[in-house]
Amino acid sequence: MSRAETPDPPENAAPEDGAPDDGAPETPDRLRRRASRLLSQLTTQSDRLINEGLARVDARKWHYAVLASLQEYGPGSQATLSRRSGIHRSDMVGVLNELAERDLVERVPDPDDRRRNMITISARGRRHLQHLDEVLDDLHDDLLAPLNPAERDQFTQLLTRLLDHHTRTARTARSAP
Amino acid sequence: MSRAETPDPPENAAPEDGAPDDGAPETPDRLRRRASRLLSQLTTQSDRLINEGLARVDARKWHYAVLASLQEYGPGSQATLSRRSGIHRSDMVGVLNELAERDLVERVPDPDDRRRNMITISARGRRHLQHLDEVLDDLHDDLLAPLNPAERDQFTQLLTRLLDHHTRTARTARSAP
DNA sequence: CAACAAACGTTCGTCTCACTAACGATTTGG
DNA sequence: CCAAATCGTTAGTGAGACGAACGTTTGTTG
Repeated sequence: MSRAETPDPPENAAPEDGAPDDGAPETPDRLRRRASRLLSQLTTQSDRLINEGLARVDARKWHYAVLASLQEYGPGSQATLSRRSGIHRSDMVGVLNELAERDLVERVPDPDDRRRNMITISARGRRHLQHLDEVLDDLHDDLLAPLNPAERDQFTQLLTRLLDHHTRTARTARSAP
Repeated sequence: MSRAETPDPPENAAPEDGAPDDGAPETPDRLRRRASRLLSQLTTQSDRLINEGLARVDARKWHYAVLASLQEYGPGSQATLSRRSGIHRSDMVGVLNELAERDLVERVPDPDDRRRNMITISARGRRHLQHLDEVLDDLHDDLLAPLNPAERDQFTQLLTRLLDHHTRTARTARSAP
């Protein structure tokens, strides 16, 4: 095999046989630099952190999303909540089951439109939401620990801009054709 | 708690019946602001973008990770590649099957340690990796489209700092106890 | 008014991702 | 020499995001 093309023998010097690579995982730069990879890796960590934190108070991300939507915009049908919270409507069923089990929301058939269920947040739900807000504040403090307040703002703003851009282009791409 | 039991009737005025919420999904602020949510939503978009782009050239994220590791640090066992690329060793099997099917890597038993397979990148694999790099450059251009070069640097640097922090604390948390 | 289209809640299934558990084979260290 | 660790592999779990299809109900239109 005359390695005519790209004749790079790995210049980063593979650890050969002696001492392989204990301790320092040595991830290639091109990998580490990719924003997509950074995003998914960090999101994995973030999700783990948030999920574990919420599990300690018998909650999930979705619970917070739904309760917050209810608190801010008032009661709504499951489809409405689905749109507001970004939870797929086929997953909303289970979430509302869990919330109803815990008496955090009430689900009653809408008399005006018998296809719908009207979902209402309960007093207990409001208290729980308040608690979740505190828990999430703490968790985000851990999540963003290495950043000072200004950097945290920068970070969330950059994230917001990127997300807005992509949700818009995704929306127009799927409704137009 | 001075405000007895948060008896807030939704002040944001739910759209009631007239015009529900067409067009503008109206996600509550507390939800939209949470960095964890921004991260997971953006990662969903990012993953979709990258996966679709790579699928067009018959590739996956993992392919790139493994090929890049091989190119930069030379051949290695599956376990070594697993540590370098961050792919779980039980998932590495399938990835290497796919790469070997496409003749992008060679997998031969290591005579010095008959537990291991030595994985080597092929000439075809090097060409493919080069192509993938271009494809990924373009895809990241889409991903980071709303940001100017300086902001892109800021963004990846913030991500890197956060990820480093959490991978370190995670590593020490699991090896120490 | 009849007929068709759309929305709603629900169930089921798919795909990806990260990860755990266990196995047989092999190598290493005390 | 024997126990412990490593390696590759298979199988399975639990999120998360999503699509397809259903029966029910509402709306729209000819």
